[in-house]
Amino acid sequence: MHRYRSHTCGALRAGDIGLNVRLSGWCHRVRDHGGVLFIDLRDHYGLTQVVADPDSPAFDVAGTLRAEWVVRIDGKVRPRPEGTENPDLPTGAVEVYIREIEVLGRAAELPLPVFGEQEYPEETRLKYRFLDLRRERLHQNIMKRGAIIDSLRRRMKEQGFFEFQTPILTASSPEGARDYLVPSRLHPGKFYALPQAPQQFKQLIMISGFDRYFQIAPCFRDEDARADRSPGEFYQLDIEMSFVTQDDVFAAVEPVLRGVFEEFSGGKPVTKDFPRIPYGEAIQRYGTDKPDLRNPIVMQDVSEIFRGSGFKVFANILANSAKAAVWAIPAPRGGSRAFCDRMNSWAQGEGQPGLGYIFWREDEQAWPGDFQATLDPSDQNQKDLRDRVDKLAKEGRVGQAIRALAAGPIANNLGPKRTEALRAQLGLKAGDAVFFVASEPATFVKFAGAARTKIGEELGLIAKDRFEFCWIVDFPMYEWNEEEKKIDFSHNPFSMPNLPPEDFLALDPAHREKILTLRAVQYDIVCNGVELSSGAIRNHRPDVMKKAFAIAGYDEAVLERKFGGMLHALALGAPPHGGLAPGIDRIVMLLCGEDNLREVVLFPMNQRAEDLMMGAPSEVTPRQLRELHIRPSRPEQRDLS
RNA sequence: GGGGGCGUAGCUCAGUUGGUUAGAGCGUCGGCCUGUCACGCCGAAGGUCGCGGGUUCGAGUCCCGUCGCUCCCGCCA
Repeated sequence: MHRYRSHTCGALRAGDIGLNVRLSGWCHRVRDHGGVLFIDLRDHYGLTQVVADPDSPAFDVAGTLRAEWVVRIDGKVRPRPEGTENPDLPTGAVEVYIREIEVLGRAAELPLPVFGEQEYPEETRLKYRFLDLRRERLHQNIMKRGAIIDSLRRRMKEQGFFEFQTPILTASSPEGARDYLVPSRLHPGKFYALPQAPQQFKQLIMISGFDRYFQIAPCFRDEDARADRSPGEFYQLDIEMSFVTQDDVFAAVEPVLRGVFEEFSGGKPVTKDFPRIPYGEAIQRYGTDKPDLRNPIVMQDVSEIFRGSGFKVFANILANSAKAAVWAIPAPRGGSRAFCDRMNSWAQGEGQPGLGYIFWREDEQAWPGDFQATLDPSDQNQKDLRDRVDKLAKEGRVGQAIRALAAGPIANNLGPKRTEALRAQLGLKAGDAVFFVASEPATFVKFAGAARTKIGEELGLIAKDRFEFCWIVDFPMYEWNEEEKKIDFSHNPFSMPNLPPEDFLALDPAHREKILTLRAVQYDIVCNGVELSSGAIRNHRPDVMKKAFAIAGYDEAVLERKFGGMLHALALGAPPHGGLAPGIDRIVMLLCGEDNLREVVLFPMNQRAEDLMMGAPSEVTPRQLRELHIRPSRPEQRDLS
């Protein structure tokens, strides 16, 4: 018999009854009834109940076992007595009667119990990550992560992609995030950098003629964490393809993501054809470039209804700035004073002056003729309203009907005609509400998007239990940097402008208005409001590249110094190419139903980029520092006396 | 770097208007218990109420500062 086990703890079934077996595992739970003692023995594969009673030679030893001790037990598989089977356990029909116990590893009192679902502080969980990882949920998440990565690899290979490895020690890149630096021993004063992404390498792989690249690529960025952004390091499914248009990239990647989501979503529906939403439209409709399409709320520009209206606050805003607009955020079923006031308070908590609203309540009063005249028999949105009026009339409630009575100070000042036009445009009905934001959109878009999300959540409009994908396309190439009064790259400087090269080369860098309307062939994948990926068709022409950087204020010498290697490569026969890089951690997070990356990463760092288990970052010896030609200069302690 | 929330037993949390000796459940330890599987019953240990200062006859409770955790902003394609 094997030194440690003949079976795993998830293996035994009724068919194994009578076998002499050997199991090894952790004491998950001990239930001591005095005369009979049950231990749930756990390993990676499952749980098996092992039993000892006073007739067992191991009874005394069994009584000394404690939670999470690692033991080997020998014994005979026997059926559980009738009525005591556990249908929740795959091994629940049987148990092992213990003949012998060997303690393989004792455990001191646990700082974090493995058994049970109790919440534990993040700090404890991270410090004792190996205990946390024994727990069912994390253990399963990590296994699922592995299965997802297997599936991604398989699907990529099936599409003709080949996996490459790129350097971990590379050069600091001037754009993008803060680099992690590694001092060079051989070159005093010089540093390697860990790659923020293998961006330049994957482009060079295309230029090297390999055609279809992918990698489960570690990426390192020294930026502050968020719940959906690990500090320090994370993984991307990095992809690049040669001789492709945007459509080709979408056609290659969409089935991979849809397939892997369908495989691991647990039956939740996944978008069949990812809609393509231009960046500008996403901002206007959803207030963000990563919209959660499970939320049905779509914002609309209703400036024309307010322009010159009796609601002077908005009318004046519109009159005072040509850029100003009024956007409406519809709130189906939000038509109550209580809800609208709650949203208003929320907005104030967000630092806004408030959140204007109109809501339409149902009111059993005489039907005013002038209002009735505004109803449109062909408007499907008004159908239920008309039906209710008809029904009341048939019930003989003469002179009574339900009307939608617009309420709130905005409606009073706006007047019935404009209010009704608004209701019609937004397709709202009695019992609904609408909220407004008014100013120059650039200043309120972010808040409007947050309000849309908040309203959707509060009203239960968000269809959980599904995965709603979309592509966001046509990102702006440049943006205006107000602080430095200059034009900046909006995203990746390597993206191809969405303009014929000749037209782009002919651009006048001083023509700011024109340049700020330029789009790049750049795209994101968004799922349920989470940005999964960013990508682009790359700029493979040195002349266009030089021009693109010139517009952003980099002269050729700077470009040469920063991206010289890349530029030379492009000048020696570069194929048109493009790709993207979906975030693996975020994909796994969505598929595990978690809302924090730390729940799907084996050994994550905390928010301050510390590994509490390994004690990273740590001090190093003076000798190590000397070899690296490094002398720390710590910030001086502030004297608070 | 900035803002919000939180900080009471190992864990989750309660703690009244500022008032006697700070509680419960879970966990741990001990005892009892022959069919449990969140076993049950009895008992015990376990507290600088994050830390420092202030107000007060009296502070877990009020005020100020500070530290830690967390979420967000900045930052991050």
